[in-house]
This record gives sequence, C-alpha cells and structure tokens, in this order.
Amino acid sequence: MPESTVSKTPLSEAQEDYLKQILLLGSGAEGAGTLADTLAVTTQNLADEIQVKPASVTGMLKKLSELGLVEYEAYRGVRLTEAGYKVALEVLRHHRLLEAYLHQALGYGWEEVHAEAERLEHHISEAFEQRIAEWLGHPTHDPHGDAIPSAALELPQSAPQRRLVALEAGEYGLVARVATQDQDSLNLFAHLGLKPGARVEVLEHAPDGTRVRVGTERYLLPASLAQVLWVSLMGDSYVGDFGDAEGRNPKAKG
Amino acid sequence: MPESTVSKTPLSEAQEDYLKQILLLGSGAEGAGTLADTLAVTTQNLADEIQVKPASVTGMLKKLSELGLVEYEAYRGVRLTEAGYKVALEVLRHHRLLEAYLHQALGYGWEEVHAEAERLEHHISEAFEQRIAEWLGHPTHDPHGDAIPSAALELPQSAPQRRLVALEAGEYGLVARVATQDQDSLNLFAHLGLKPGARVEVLEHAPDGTRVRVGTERYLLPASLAQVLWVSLMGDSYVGDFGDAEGRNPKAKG
DNA sequence: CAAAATTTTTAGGCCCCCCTAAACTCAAAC
DNA sequence: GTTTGAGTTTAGGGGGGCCTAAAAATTTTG
Repeated sequence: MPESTVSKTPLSEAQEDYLKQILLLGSGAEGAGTLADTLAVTTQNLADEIQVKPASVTGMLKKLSELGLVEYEAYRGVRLTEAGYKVALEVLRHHRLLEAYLHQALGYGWEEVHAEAERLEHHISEAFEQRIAEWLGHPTHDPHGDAIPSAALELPQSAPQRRLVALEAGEYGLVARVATQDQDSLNLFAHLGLKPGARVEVLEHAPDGTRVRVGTERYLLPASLAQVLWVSLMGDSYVGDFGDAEGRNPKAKG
Repeated sequence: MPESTVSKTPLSEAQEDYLKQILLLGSGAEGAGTLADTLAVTTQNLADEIQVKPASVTGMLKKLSELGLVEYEAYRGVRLTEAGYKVALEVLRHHRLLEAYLHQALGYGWEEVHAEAERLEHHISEAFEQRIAEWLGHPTHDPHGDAIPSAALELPQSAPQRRLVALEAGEYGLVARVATQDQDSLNLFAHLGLKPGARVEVLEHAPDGTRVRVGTERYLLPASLAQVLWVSLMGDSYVGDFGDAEGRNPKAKG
C-alpha cells in the first residue's frame, strides 16, 4: 500500500476543524474511547456541523485524504487514519484545556467557554498548552464534563453514564456531561443549575419532556435537552472529575 | 470628499497586521503618542517588517485604502486614518496585554512572550481582553517596557527615556524599554539581566560597541543592541511601571 | 426491479493573500 | 537636464477554501 507521507506542513485551521469534527461525529454520542470503535462519517453530517456546503466538504476530504490524515471513499464516508486521529485529539485537548482554563483561571461561566476556546484552540503553542495544563493540575474533564485527552493523547476513562431520558422515574444521579454546544441550550442549563456535578432526579417522563428535580426546584426538560444531559447514577463506583464547576481548589492534582 | 464606509466586516489577520505595522513604523523609535505625530510609512519598510514582497504590500494597501483604514498615495507612502489608527491600537493592546499576562500569569520569560502574543492577538475576544486586563490590574506597560493602550485606546505617558548609545560615559539609569522583537537579541538581553527595571551604567563608548555595567558585571554591548535599549535616567521624576518583571504582586491595581 | 428521491461529486467561479517578472516613477548624480 | 537606479506598481499566476449549478451515484419506494 502506498505510504502516504504524513505531512509535516502545519495544518490550516479549516483542516484541523474537519479532523476534529470527524472525530466527534465518528465517536457518536456514546463517546468511543479509541480510533477502532469510531464510525464512518458522512459528508452531510460534516457539512451541517462545520456550516459549509457538502460540495466544500468533498473537496476538503480529498485533500485530507492526500495528506494521509483520513480514509475517504467516495459516496461511502470518511474515517480518520491513525495520523489524523492524533491531530484531532490534539485539537480536542487544546479545546478542552482552554475551556477549563477560561473557567477556572479567568472566571468565565462554564456555559460561555466553548465559543472562546473554539477560536483559540488553533493558535496556542505546545508551551501554552503545557503551561495551562500544569496550572490546572492536569484535569481529566472540562467544565462540560467532556474528557480531556492526556498529553500522550489518551482519553481518560469516564464513569458509566446514561442519558437523562434513559433514566426511569425515581432514579437520580449527578450530571456528568452536558453534551451540547448550542449556546441557548447551555444558557438554559446554566440557568437551571444543571451543570456537571449537580444532583438531578427524574420525576416522570411526560409526552412533552422529562420532569426533573434539581435541588428543591422542579422543571420540565424538553426531550431535546434531556437527550444531551448525561448522568452518573449515584452509588456507582466513580463519578468523575467535574472540572471544578465552582470554587474548588484549582490546583488539585488529577 | 467621498465618505468611505468604514467597514463593519471583521478584518482579516493580515489586515490587522498591516495596520499594526503601519502604526509601529510610523511612530518611529521615538514613540509618538498620537496619530498626528505619526509618519508616512514606505512600501519597502512594510514589506521588510511583514516578511512579504513589496508587490504584495501595494495590493494590501489598496484594499485597506478602500476600506477607509489608511490614506495611501502611490509612490508616496501610507498613513493611518482615524479608523485605522483605532484598529491598530486595539491590536497593539491585545498584543501587549497578552505579553504581560503570559509573563505574569503563566510564567513565560519576558523574552519569550512576543511570539505567542503575536499569534493570539488576532483571536481573543473583547471579553478575554477585559478579563486579563483586570487580572493584571490594568497595567500600563508590557514586559518589554512598551506602553499598553488603555481600554479607551489612549497611550499612557511614558517617562523620558534615552537610548543607551546616547548616554555619556558615567551616566546610569534603569532599563525602561527593550525595543526589539528579534528573538536572539531578546535572549541575549535576558541572559545579561538587561530587562526593564534593571540598573545599567555606561562605562564608555568603544568603536565596537558600548561598555556597560549591570550589577557587578561588565559587558560590551554591540551598537545594534545599545541602539534598542532605552534607559530612564535615575533621578528623573518617574521611571514607569516595568510590567512586574519578577515576583511582585500581580493583583496590584494600576 | 425500475423509477423516484436523496445524497454526493464534479465543474466552474470568487475572494483572499501571496508570488515573480516586467513596466513605471521619482530622485539623485552626472 | 538627462541618465541611472532604487523603489514601486502593474500584470499575470497559484493555492486555500468557500460557493452554486449540474451531473452522477446510491438508496428508497412502488
């Protein structure tokens, strides 16, 4: 097989974004932990995610394929190569470390960090990455509860989690992950106190959403939101590191 | 005169860089404080500074001129318009705040901050700018001793300074500004302890440079370096804010 | 299994910002 | 006051990354 030279040329911002999205979409909502259990991603999915027309995606996939970062078969979808996977994890690490840093060091709300991290992730040096990782105490999860790849680009093991919609009435647990980047949704979650680490209980599943209790409050969460809220059941062995959602000691080592 | 619509479109990184360099080159080494005492800048100067061919500069200047950010007359040079000046100051503020932040918050050496700030300056939000400015206590000078434009884009008054080459033998003062971005020069200055705030004395001007004393050490500084080192004479009223060159309290308000 | 509907790719363009080569200006020197 | 040459601009290209419109492949449907 033709040994495609894995480019030394620094990748463009667009290229990094494509790789990151291929990883994210390919990992599915289940959060696969290795390249092996990653799915092929469709042109349309990428177009939607990156906010670009499908024709543009095709063009970029061809280029990434030539660079050996992606395995692309026309009409059949893409998946990352080992090299592309590395790059994607690196970008993801930058993104999530930045989110954690903005939250903990600069006082950003956990619902505000995504947008800023999105732009900065492509422009920080390895030195910067290392310094904020150290400042943070090498965290394993960002403020949304998403796992941060280690410096060696390994994804940390996360505790078993279930979507809120999958809990039965009466079950409760701690919010482990808020898996949306939609700003309105994030704002709403923040407003309701539904951030990683918060205790939440399912009261009942209604046709128009899921009725939950958070602290002493009761809310009706639309299905679309209950869908993206992941919960670790209490009593489960390990509930994870919630990215210092509020004034805990930021220097705690992982 | 045709009222050129001052674009609302966000500027590209390249455009911001051109504007910044026009400001820097136009301010001359004397550090002019307002747009009025700014000089016209030459195509060649810009080409050298931005590391681009003169033909490319011409093209960009035409575009900036159409955007109303610059007054450009073929063969005669450019200067910033009021609008362009504002943009340039904003970029400069980002750059210098970032330098200060990297130094004080993340432990970068003062000689290392330039390169990182150079990339980040185009990608931080106003919120980020504001948060680091606050964290720093609204500093007036960066770690190299360069003035940081205020949030209102005013350049702070700096103490009177003279180039080291202009001091007479026997005169001494505090390093106020290290006006180079050349990494090798910066490393050398750092190595010799010649950072803002350091005491330095001119021993004599030799044909091959300037002989100086720094603490108990004596060095021969090549003219090119003595040229970019600015000194505030001791006994002068105000010596400025040296950007917390070492462990002073980072939270001190300005 | 063929027709219809959907998805994806190709083809052709556009803007950005850079380049080289050649033509032009201006100013300094004869 | 020409000549000469440094500095500058025009002309023509190229790669990146996006777009629209049209063609092709795949999947769904009857």
